[in-house]
Parts: sequence; C-alpha cells; structure tokens
Amino acid sequence: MTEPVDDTGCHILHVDMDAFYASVELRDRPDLAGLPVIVGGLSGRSVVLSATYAARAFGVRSAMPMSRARRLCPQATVIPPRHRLYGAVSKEVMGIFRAVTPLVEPISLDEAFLDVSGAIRLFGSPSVIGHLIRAQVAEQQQITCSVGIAANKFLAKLASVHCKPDGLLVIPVGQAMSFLSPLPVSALWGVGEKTRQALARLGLRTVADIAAAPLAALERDLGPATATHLHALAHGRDARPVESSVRDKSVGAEETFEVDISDAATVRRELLRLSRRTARALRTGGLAARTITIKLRKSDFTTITRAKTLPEPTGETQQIYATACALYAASGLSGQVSLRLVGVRAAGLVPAADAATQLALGERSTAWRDAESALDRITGRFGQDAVRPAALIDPRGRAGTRAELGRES
DNA sequence: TCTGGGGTCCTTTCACCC
DNA sequence: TCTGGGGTGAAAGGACCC
Repeated sequence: MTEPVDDTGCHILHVDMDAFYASVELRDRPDLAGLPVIVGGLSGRSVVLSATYAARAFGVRSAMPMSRARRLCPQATVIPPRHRLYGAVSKEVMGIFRAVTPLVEPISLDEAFLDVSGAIRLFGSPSVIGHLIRAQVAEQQQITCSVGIAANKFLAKLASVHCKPDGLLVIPVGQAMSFLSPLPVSALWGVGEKTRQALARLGLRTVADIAAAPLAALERDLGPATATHLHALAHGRDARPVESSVRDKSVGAEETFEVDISDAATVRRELLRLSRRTARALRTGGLAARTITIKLRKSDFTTITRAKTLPEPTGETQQIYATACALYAASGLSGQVSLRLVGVRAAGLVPAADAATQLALGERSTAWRDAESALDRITGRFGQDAVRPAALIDPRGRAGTRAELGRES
C-alpha cells in the first residue's frame, strides 16, 4: 500500500486515459503488447494520434507528422484510427465516472474532470475514489488511466500529468505552491510556444517567476485576460467549477487534401461534402446555426477565414453550402490559389426547435428539412455513402476524395 | 520537421447606432 | 451640422488545447 496522503479539501479529480487510442487497439492485438504502436492515418499528410509508451521511448509524440514518426521508429506498427470504437469505449468509461458522481465534465474522449465532494460519504475519500475508478476502468475496459486529485481543476490536471502512466497523485492543499513553483511556464494551461517566448522575453521561465511578477507588467505584454489568468494559475488559484452540461458553441468539418488543389469546381465539391457533414452534426444535436464560417489554408500554411451571419438560424445543407460557396467566391482565392485544406463551421448555435418557430411563413425550408431528416435516417442506418448528391458521385465510380478514403476504415 | 481535425477563447478592427 | 466617444455585434486572425 501507498503512504496515506492528506487529501482533505481535494475534491476535484482529473482522469486521463493512458495512450487512449493505442491502448484500445492493443486490446484487439495482444500480440503487440509492450511494442511500439502508433495510431495514425496512412496518407502522406497525417499525424500521430496516439502512440504507446514503447513508441514514445523513440521520441514519437502525438500530433507529430507521421513521416517523422516513422523515421524515428521504423519498427513501429501503424494502425489506422477507428474513431467509432474509441467513442464507444469513451462512453463506457464516462459511465463508470457517472456512477460515482453526476458532476462529470468530459474534456475529450479520453479525459474528464470529476467533482466528488458529494460522493465522499458514500464511497470514501477522494483518493479512495480515485483508486476505485482506476480499478473499475482496468477491470471493465482492460485499459489503464491516471488520476490527479487536488483542490481545483488546474492542479488536478497537473497531478495526472505528473503521475502518468497508470498512476494516481494527490496534491495536498498545503503543498500546491511547492509543487508548482519549479515547473516551467509551459506547465500553465494556456501557455504554448508563442506565450512561452513572450514570457521568456520578460525573463520569466518558471511558474514561480510568474507568481512573483507584478500583474501590471504581465498585462502590458500579454493583454489583461491572459495576464489575469496566468497570474491566478501561477498562485494555484482556479475557480472554474466542474460543469456537467457544457453546450457546444460551434460544430464543423474540415479536410486536408493529400495534394493541394486550386480548381474552383473541386473546392466547391469539397465544400458541399463538408456542408453536409456540418448540417448532419447540427441536426443530430438538435441545433441550428446563425453564423457560417469557411476556412481556407493555402499551400504555405497561411489560413484565412470568412464568415457570414444569416438572418435566421439554419441546419440545412443547402443553405450552409450556398453560404460557403458565396464566401469562397468573395474570398478572392477562388480558382487563383492552391489550397491544402478547406473547412466549414457553424456557430451561433440555438436549439433547432427555436429556429423552426422563427420561420414565419413555412417557406420551402420545411420541405428541405423534412427531406434531410429522411436522409439522416437512411445514412444513420446504411452508412454515409448510402445516399449522396449527384455532385459527390465520382464518375469513375469511387466514393469520395483520397483524403476521405484514407480516414474511413 | 513540415505541420490533422475537432474545438474554445482572446484581441483587434470596423461598422453602426446613439 | 459636425465631431467625439461609448457600446455592441460581426468579422478576421491567431494561440491554444486534446
């Protein structure tokens, strides 16, 4: 047994699956246990989604280009991702959390915050609950997770990072500052490469440096919001509650081509495909959107976005697609510039029911909505390629672009 | 080394209204 | 009538996170 730790006042848990996608794949491939395994696309422009610790030992990291990962670790087994499977496992794992407390805030498929203050009388101290969760996840899903326990979200997340993989760590209330102080500024939530450089120019390299810096000096160089945020975190303060019902602010879809494209007709065809995916996501969530944004990334990786806010919220492919095409035409990039990525996003989300009531005279929209709902039912049953607009049918009889083929498996 | 796809949030700029 | 300023919403870009 481990030493008893004082977890008084530490009612926030951060649970993080270890190498989640790769661990799920290893359940089906026990022969690969202990070996370097990388989950990622097979096409030239894909990146590492997940890597086993054996692969990480070679320097492989998630988000790294696959080409580089394979150079670092040529002996690794590469497995294409199966997102539906990970989603299903995630649902099961979140179910384990919710059996302990209703206050579960999923951050992604593989991690969540839990507020266990109401569960202590029933299950025991936060550490006991952490051990219980780890045991249940291992037993029911045959994967490991790490649990960080502290007085707030930020510290709980730091704790789980520091006990990974397959660990549990409590940061007692009185030890937060001694834990935090020596860490590099990049340990703070919101400090990426750019902010790290900005802080370095101010001579700030550790969390202790930021905690000691005058707030006004930080505000001058980072802006008031970032400065206040970082200053609080550096003192171990984080008042954000665990929220079990966070509403999405936007939904969208984007796609990187295997080869850059400049032909306007091809780009529009891609916009149609992405508009369909976006509209379907809206309808699945019972939502409609007021603002449509397109994203165009050029060969040199510079990215522009163009947005339009509609008079009424919509969830229809036709309207989203028409707006996306208009934005593309107005961008000045249509047919002129080579693009490596296009995207469509819908924001300003409202419940679809509210949006429907705003359609005063029941124009053609209801007909489109009914037709698209019917299509949703068909694709839900028979797969996404069961029904497609004529524009998306490849004359050579193949389905979809190379990029899309690469993802489906 | 050559950069995915899903998002959130912040800052700046601009137009518009009062 | 002209000008300035505050407030607000939209648009655009960018940093960041998983």
